[in-house]
Amino acid sequence: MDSTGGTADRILAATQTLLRRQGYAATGLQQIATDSRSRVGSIYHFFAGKEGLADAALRSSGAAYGAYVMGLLGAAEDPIASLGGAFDRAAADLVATDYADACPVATVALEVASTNETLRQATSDVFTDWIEGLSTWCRAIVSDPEAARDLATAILAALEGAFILSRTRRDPEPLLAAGRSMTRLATAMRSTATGPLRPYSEASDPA
Amino acid sequence: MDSTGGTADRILAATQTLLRRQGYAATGLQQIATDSRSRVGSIYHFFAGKEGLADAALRSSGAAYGAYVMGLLGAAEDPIASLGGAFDRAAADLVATDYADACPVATVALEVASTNETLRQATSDVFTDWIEGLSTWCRAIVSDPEAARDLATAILAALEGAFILSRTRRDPEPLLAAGRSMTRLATAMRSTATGPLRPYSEASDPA
DNA sequence: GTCTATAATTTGATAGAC
DNA sequence: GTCTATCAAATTATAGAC
Repeated sequence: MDSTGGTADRILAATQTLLRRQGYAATGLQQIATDSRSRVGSIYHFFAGKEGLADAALRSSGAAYGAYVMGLLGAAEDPIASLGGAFDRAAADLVATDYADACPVATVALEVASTNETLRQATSDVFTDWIEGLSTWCRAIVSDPEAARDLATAILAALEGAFILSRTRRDPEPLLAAGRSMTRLATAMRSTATGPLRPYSEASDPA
Repeated sequence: MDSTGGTADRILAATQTLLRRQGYAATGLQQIATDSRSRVGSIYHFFAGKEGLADAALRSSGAAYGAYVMGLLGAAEDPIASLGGAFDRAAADLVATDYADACPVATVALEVASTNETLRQATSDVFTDWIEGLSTWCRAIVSDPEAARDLATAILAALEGAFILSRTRRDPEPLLAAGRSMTRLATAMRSTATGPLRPYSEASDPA
């Protein structure tokens, strides 16, 4: 009972929300202080400046969101049904927050990829962990490790890209369409040989 | 011969590069003036402030990038081969620019989706045009219009998401893996009935 | 640990000379 | 059309009283 409600926790939570919705450069320490009912001086008391605060916020929200998504993927018995449900849930979450809360790290990731090595590394670590977890999960659909990693990468990329389209157009359709397409892809990969790229019409069944 | 080399054109080009690489909030008018060998006063002479300049820059680079991608998709006779080639080319372009130049509107799109209605509308218009063009192109693979739109949305989402992953991790692999997956998906959708989502094992051939 | 005050810099934006 | 000067506000960051 020590990690809830404290000033540092409120600062971290407010930072996560602002970074998710408007990015790093557009978020000022004054806004973080106001939203967290604290002071700029308190931010410097608890964190190593704006960059250190953002680093901690990204890693923390990245871990939490990864756990949330992996939980959705284990919801149903059939993994492909869970996959479709996860995209549907992401669409519902987005609409429920008026298209504000999608991926907690993507906005900052694009902003800092070419300009801030510390934060680029933080977002990179988050994505690496997610792909790792997703790849393992995908092995329930395709046994080949390389094919599972390809599928995991495609699922994460489709989710992130659909978040961009749905937030920008204020329309859940891109997320729903991406979910349908990933379900189709997973189904096709499960029912066929899964080695390196090969036309399915020529695929031979190894079983 | 009137749209090249002028001060307004240099300002627009510099803005497009900076918005693509670091986003809207992180890009200052002073930096734009320096990079375009002009002055802040000149920016206000030619454009309607920072927002008006960004609006023009996004719409212009959006149209140019859309034309570039559609050109890649028409490169080979087989549309699916062209599709794979487009992702490969995107990966090569990204590496050649040291992971700086990916989608010219995505970074700003995520930044402004919840905070700037003018620029949200600009990025939304760009994405809408792209999906429109892609959907038409996808009808060469799947005849059903709704299925073609689903495929187009998935391709664009996978490209945008893979751009995030590749830029952040400084690794072309996510783009290449997304390309392989989209090729697989397109192949699966071409060789089968293309109505609303239905397991392929149960699909009946309408021809 | 909290809060105020402030330093040093940068931002978007404007006015006016040339 | 170009360029200089400048304004008001906001930025990150720090020092020090309480």
